[in-house]
Amino acid sequence: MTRKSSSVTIRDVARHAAVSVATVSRFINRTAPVSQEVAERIQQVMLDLNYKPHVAARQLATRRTLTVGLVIHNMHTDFFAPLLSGIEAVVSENQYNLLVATYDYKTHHHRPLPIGPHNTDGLLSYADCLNEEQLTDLCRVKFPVVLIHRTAPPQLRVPFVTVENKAATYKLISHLIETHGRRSIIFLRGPHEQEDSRWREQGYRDALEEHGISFNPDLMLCGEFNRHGAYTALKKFLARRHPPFDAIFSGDDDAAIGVYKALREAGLRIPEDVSVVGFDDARLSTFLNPPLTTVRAPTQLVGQTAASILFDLLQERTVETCTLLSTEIVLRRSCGCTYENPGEPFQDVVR
Amino acid sequence: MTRKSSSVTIRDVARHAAVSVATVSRFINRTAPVSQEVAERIQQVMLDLNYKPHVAARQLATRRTLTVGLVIHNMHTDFFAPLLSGIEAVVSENQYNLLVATYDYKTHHHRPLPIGPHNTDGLLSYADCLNEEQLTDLCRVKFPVVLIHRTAPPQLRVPFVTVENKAATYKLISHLIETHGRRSIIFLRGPHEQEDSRWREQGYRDALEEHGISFNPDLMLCGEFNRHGAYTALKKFLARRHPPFDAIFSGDDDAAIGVYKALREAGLRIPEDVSVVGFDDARLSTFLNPPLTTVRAPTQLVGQTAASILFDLLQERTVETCTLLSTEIVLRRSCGCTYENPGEPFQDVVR
DNA sequence: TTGTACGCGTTATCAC
DNA sequence: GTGATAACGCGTACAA
Repeated sequence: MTRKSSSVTIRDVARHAAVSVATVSRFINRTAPVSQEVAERIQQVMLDLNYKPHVAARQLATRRTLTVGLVIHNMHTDFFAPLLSGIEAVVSENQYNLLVATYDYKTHHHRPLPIGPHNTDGLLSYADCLNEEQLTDLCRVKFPVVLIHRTAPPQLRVPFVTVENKAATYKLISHLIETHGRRSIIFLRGPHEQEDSRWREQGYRDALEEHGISFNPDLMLCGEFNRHGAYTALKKFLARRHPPFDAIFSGDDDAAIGVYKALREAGLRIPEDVSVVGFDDARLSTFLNPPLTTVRAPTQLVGQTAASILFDLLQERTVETCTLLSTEIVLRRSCGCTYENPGEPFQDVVR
Repeated sequence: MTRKSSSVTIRDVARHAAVSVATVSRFINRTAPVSQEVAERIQQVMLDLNYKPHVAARQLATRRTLTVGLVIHNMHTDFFAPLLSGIEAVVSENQYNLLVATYDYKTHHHRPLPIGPHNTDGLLSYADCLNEEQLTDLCRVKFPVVLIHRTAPPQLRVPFVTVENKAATYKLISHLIETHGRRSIIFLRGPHEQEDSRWREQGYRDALEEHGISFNPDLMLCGEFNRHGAYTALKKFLARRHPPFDAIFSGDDDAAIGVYKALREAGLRIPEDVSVVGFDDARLSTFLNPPLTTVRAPTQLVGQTAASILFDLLQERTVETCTLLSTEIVLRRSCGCTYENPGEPFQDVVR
């Protein structure tokens, strides 16, 4: 077969340098010593010919792609940028490539994974993008995976990185109760598949119980962890016969935006009539009016950590299976707290 | 050489289906008709063996990666998420993979491009990540590139997608002058390498001139298109002997955040003492206090469009070299305009 | 419609 | 240190 090959190959380099391809390969990969003289000749020829090793050929021969992947639900959320930023930093530091794709087994269920052993050496998977079966399959072929914002199925032992949800929520709700005297606190939960939501619910329930407040299922709504879902859920709640309430834990910061809107439309003031608190400390939370009291989650660090663990896995180092990054409460105005300088949104009170 | 090969190959499929590898390949790629009966047999065997074509081998044989790349300065900006979201949608629709990398020729100058002909079929490049030399090199090897938020060097004819900066800025500044009577307007420009900044400056200058206001270089500061740069620049300005001013065009929305902070610290009220306007209409701009008057840039659409053009290029269709997406002014409170319902941040006045 | 055989560019094994 | 060459898995020209 005669194919036109515009590109210069290792063979060309070998010929011009008057050595064998094996020697050139050894020089390139530093996989065996090469005489000083030959090394210089090869180096020069590579420059002259502007030789670039062919990635695919290399992959075929070595069975390594030097690429890792990230699978995530969607990229609309404010969450995504800091997460990806943390991941990318580690990936490029390791001279690897990063493939990203949106995927959700619930909506893409019949489509194969866009990222996997066929095109990467390892995978970062956010929350519940992959189901247990898919994870099991990947584990079976010993494909390195690190989970983000979810724990691993117990039988699998795949490492995961997530943030402390329960204790922070407990503190947040306790603050509402103890400092601001709130006792009827709505919880806008996220999707039930998402672990964060379940942990936050647990923290919420624990705080209530600890303070002798009985859990009222009528105060639990589904906010879907986004502004539109939260708005809709709260609107409906307000429109029907509902129990009285004096605070809202919106589930996350994006949902808080919808909460603000619904409350305003109902003529309720924040925080005078209703305290509002969120979770994440997204970039915009400081700028909401009033500034949002929330929990600061180290999202960029989550990305960094997960990626680092993935590279440990790739180098077959032992890794921590469970990484729980700590969170802290950020008190702003929306819970009822006051600033010394109310005009200054950058000045947070962190606990 | 004997290599262990745990994976099942096209040869295995061929053997089990009692056909040749060529037939299997033809069936997989629909590159030539295959008899019904054989097709079913192959299909079944592929399922049984759980056969997955080896991507690298395929790439080596076809010289195509089925992957496109995105190169961008950094991922910290609010800009990034909608842009990437738009790109990813088109990429996955085309069954392609997406490689992302941060790169800037100014800081990475000696490093080779992380993304290029060696690992992708085409490239999206944001603003001035690549310099003219790099672009020229890519063009020489006929590598498909689409530029985002910058125009192409005239001799190159590489397609680009950007937004209308000048006319929108002109309208914005004119609005400040005509409606709010502002005449001493600070312009916080971005990096000079970035074209957006230069176009916005042009719109700013034109508006002044059109309204008989002479350009005052002392009112032009460098805000770097981010909150910290803007804050610092404005702080310095306020600290020194400076001409009076009654409005600030912050260059972009992120910079407006720094402007708000600096003005507050100086005891200046927005918009009573100083009108502030931005550019981009980032997600958080509605929620600033007061809500920010700005220019809405269709960032997600920019991403979509650029990616679509790249795929047109890949399919060797003719493409529009120059795509300029239209922008519109969003009047909120920070310029001095008033809402009918001031409590409602979702309700924008768009022109 | 199907099969044979070679080439894609590299790495790695073996012999020297 | 170095060279020859067999894999790696797939696509495809050519023959049948």
